[in-house]
Amino acid sequence: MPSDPTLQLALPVPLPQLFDYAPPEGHTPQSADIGRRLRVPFGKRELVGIVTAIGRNSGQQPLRPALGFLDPEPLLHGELWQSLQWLAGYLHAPLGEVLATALPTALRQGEPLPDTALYGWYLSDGGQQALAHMRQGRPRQLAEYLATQPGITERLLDEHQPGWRPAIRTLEKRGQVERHIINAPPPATPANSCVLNTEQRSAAEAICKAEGFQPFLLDGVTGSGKTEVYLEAIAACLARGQQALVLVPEIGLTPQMLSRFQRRLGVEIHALHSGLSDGERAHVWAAAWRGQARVIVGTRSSVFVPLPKAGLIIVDEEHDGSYKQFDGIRYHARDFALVRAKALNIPVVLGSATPSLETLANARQGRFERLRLTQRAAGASSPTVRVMDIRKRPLQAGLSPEALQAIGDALAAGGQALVFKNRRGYAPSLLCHDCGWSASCPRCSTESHVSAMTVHHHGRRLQCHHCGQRRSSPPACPACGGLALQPQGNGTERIEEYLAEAFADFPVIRIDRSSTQGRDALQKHFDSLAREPGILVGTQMLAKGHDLPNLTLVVVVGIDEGLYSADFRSTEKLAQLLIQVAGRAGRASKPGQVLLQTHHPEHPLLQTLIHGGYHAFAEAELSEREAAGFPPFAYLALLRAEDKQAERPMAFLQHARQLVEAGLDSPSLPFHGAANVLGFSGPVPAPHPRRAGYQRAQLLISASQRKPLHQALARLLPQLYALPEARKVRWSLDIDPLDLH
DNA sequence: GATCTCCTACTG
DNA sequence: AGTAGGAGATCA
Repeated sequence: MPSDPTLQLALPVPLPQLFDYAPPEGHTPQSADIGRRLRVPFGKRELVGIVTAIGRNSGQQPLRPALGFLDPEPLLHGELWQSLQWLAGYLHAPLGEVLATALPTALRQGEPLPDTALYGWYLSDGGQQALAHMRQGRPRQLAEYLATQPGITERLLDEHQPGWRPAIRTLEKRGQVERHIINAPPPATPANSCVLNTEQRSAAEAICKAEGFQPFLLDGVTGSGKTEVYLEAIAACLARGQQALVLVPEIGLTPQMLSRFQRRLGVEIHALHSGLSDGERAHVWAAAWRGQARVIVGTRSSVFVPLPKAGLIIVDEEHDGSYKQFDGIRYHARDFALVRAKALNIPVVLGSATPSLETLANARQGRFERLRLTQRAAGASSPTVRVMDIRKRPLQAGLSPEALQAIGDALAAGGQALVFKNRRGYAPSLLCHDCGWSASCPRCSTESHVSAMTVHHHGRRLQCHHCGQRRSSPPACPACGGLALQPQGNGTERIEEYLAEAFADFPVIRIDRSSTQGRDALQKHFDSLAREPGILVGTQMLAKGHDLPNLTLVVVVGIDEGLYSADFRSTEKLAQLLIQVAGRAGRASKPGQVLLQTHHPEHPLLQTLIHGGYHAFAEAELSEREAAGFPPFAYLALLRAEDKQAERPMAFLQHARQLVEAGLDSPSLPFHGAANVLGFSGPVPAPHPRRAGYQRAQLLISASQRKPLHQALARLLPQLYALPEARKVRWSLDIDPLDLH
């Protein structure tokens, strides 16, 4: 009996294997099916999978037949298909899960690829004749508009005739309008090239001249005009008829930024961000897939858009932590952008005022070409930085008299002040002054580890920042019944409360995750202040690139926790945060001032940062990382596990460690002496050992070379999946973890 | 005794 | 992940 051809599929399930199906009725599998979506029965449900290969049924058991293809041609092919397969291998994650993460939700769930043709509306002959006798109302008004603008596109109707859709339905039912595909996109009218200074010009020229794969580090101080360089390079890319992909941090994608791109480049800017519906995301993806979307600007997951005419990839604020996904498939969009640029053979620009140490190390080794912007645009000078020793100083809501004085001075001079405190809520904890009881989260605390609940809503509520649990504050101490409950320490809410009272004549606006939810909330906050004197209080949300031309003073409060944090990346993050916040001050003509409150004025991090700037810090930190054997001089993989049964995670990870070690002893290894190259730390209870009732532990595996680490993991993973415990414990593998929490 | 919850096995 | 079947806990 001849063996029947089969289809091998990657399915969106957290299982490491691929699944074989008989082809749908009447279809003969062929290699052109690879990359197509296929609907299949799976257990008792239906799933959408992607064909990965054509096979032959070995004949043992009959395969279930697939239900049918969703697309006439492969959705995934060429470079993106290759790169995604590489990513699954690199992350040691099931291909089906990687593909499910990469595809927009609508397409993953089996929706058809959206129609991205450009449609225009016309009055029909009947409509022309009827126009004169139409009743007054919206349909008539729209018909009159169409008479003057025949063939106007739906996008322009959205812009100029909001709410046009019901009216057009009415006209369509009467046969008075017609819809036709417009072939040529509307003429592009790019603004004149912006005026670039010498540094910007030579950076832009270097990018434009690059042929094939070339990574650049655009290393420009805050306010040096990196965006102008991007725009110049994108314009050149468009002129060659190619597509550009721009990745931005979650918070950086503002309507202002998009309209600036639109004005300068003269083509539609396709934005991808969390505010879009599933349908809108799929539409942008489809437009990119067809090569119609010329400029795509988006957050992390945009790194997965197809780019059939790729010309350039830009990763703005490349050091930003939001490029790394923290659950599910833990990819790093910046790193994957580099992989794609290499596969696409195009230049890629990583921009930052505070580049990550990984990127600096790459630049130092000559793997990335470094382009420097050292001058602030528009003649703005760098802010002066003053370290304020607050030991033994009286503080009001955490603010020293000098800081309050400086805020008063800035307001009196008509400027704005920003108070940065990296702590949300009213106060970090609630303490009973009579007996010492403090509020802790019952789901996240253990005998040896207390997870404090943060005070919110001016003392009325408690919230666990770890698991998100909320409750109202107890009226009296649950331990002693006393009424001496006191919020301890200061969060942004309490600072806001104090400043609003102390500077009652000025607006005080708080910007943090609690006060600023939703797409445009941040911009609305900034708009409400405009250029008037006032105070902004907030967390790291304030650190990122918004232009606040009237901001003259930045006060940094409470960085001391960060100075002595245990995580190897915390000093890097703190340095980046300080430089970025300080960079908010004095952007335009007014000189800026930065006040840094600390109990540790002599701390080497602060001293290096103030006297040598970010790059002096980075050099020092790179030496320390090298000495300590941490990235970028080592490669890490973190295996995490959690379970309600307290002992299971440690036991599972112990088992995993034994499996890796046993593999290293095997004499059949391609790679010799691996035991000396791999290092283990753990398994140990996680820094926050309990979260929402789950006990957590982790095992860190490190290596001085990438290859032996990945070879060891490639051997480990099939064995891990095969462990009976692996089904019981929740576990995940984090390749290149950003922090060890 | 019926319903709910947790645990476990399995998907081609 | 989602689904289903089985064992033990919970309810009136």
